[in-house]
Amino acid sequence: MLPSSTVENYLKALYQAESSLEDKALVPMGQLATAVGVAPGTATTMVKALAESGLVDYEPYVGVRLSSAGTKLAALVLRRHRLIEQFLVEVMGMSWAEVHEDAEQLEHVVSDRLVERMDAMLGHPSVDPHGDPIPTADGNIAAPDYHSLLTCPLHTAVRVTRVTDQDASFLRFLEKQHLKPGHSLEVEVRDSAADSVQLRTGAGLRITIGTQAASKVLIEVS
Amino acid sequence: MLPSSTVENYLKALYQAESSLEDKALVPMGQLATAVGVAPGTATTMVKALAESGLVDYEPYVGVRLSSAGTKLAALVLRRHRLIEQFLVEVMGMSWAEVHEDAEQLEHVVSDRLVERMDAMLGHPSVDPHGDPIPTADGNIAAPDYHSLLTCPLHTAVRVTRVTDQDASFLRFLEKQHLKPGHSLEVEVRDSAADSVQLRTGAGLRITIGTQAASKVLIEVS
DNA sequence: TTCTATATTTTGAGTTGTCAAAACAGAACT
DNA sequence: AGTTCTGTTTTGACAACTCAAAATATAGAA
Ligand SMILES: [Mn+2]
Ligand SMILES: [Mn+2]
Ligand SMILES: [Mn+2]
Ligand SMILES: [Mn+2]
Repeated sequence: MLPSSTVENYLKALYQAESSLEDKALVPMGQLATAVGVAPGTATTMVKALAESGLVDYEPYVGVRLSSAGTKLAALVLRRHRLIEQFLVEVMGMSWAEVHEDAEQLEHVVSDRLVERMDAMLGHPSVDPHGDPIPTADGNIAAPDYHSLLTCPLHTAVRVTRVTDQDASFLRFLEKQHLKPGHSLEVEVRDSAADSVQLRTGAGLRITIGTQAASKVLIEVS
Repeated sequence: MLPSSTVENYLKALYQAESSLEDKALVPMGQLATAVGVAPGTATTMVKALAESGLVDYEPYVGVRLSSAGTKLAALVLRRHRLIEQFLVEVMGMSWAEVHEDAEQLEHVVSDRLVERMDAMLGHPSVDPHGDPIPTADGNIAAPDYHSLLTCPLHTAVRVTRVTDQDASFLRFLEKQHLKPGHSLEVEVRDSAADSVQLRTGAGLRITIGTQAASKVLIEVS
């Protein structure tokens, strides 16, 4: 009846894969396998079991999509994950660069009691330390679409609101460059030939980063 | 290389079984099976695997004992369990009656980083909310031997220091009767025929409890 | 339309942890 | 000593999850 950690991880991976995909599209098996970190055949087997339990819709050779039951469950796992990250940073004083791995485990074992207490203690936060929105207890999530450092207007004050990569060394880099969510900056030059983006941080420093990195830093025009 | 939750639970159960047993004695298979909540044959299979990994010494038809490696590991699991309980009570404001179940799961997934942060935040506590001693990071544990309400002198002021039962309703009962660790009382009558112990709490109330219950409330003469 | 590259599924096998029930060992009674 | 009781081990089976490698489907190139 209650889903195992494994099932929760598959659902969460699907949820996140779907959100960076056109509506109604199916997630291809290979992508899911990669996201979960498992061989393709393993994902196929698992997905058939999930379909059996009514958590996903599965079209052989095409892909998978969460059912409404699956979506709800995935959102709750994501809620736990992000509340835990926020808790680890705000209450435990851990670095935003290192909380992801801890949350990845804790998300499967924290009780509802504990999660709701963390939520209350944090004042019902709407985003986690990386700016990722936290789903509500009934499974709803705010889905704003941001600009990134790749798509925002040039020479305009913008504020970092979200970082879509959990890699610790990337996060540490951003922190050192004052590019954590909340900080302001302007994009000065985009050079597609050089595959780079040049920007000036609030502290006045000029930094050049690659377009891959730039696309992972989401902003809001301020 | 790293022990699964299952292995950790077996080791912890052994550790606790050994501590309420004469030195050098082996824990019988049946007792371990009951403690872990598993069929006898399952325990046998598991214990053979643990012996293979050098975590226990196993004598067929006699019993099991933790090796020194196993003892160390078990102590660390117990350390995590008890620090988590203390954290949930002191920081999260949860009730001492309900933290055990949460800790039972969390003990297997919290990182060293997180445990050490909790420990620091709590001021390196020596006991958990039930008065159980917390092993140090290197696996040492204080092993004081207490009196219980069954063995302590009569008509003498004593203080509750430890409760050796995790049952939520029992803990709630003790709380309601002001018998949590720290509270004072006197034992007035022991009636072995009636299988009961009569006591007067610090608040002056007279309570009668069964000897089973009394044996689980450990005290210190104050 | 036939071939080919790529993604997906199937197959066969392995690991970990579990149970029920049969077989067995050791200790205690008669 | 022989029998009975109790606890332990063995056996055979199963569930969940995984992989490597063979088989197959689909779509795009020739
Ligand atoms: Mn996870
Ligand atoms: Mn996050
Ligand atoms: Mn446990
Ligand atoms: Mn405790």
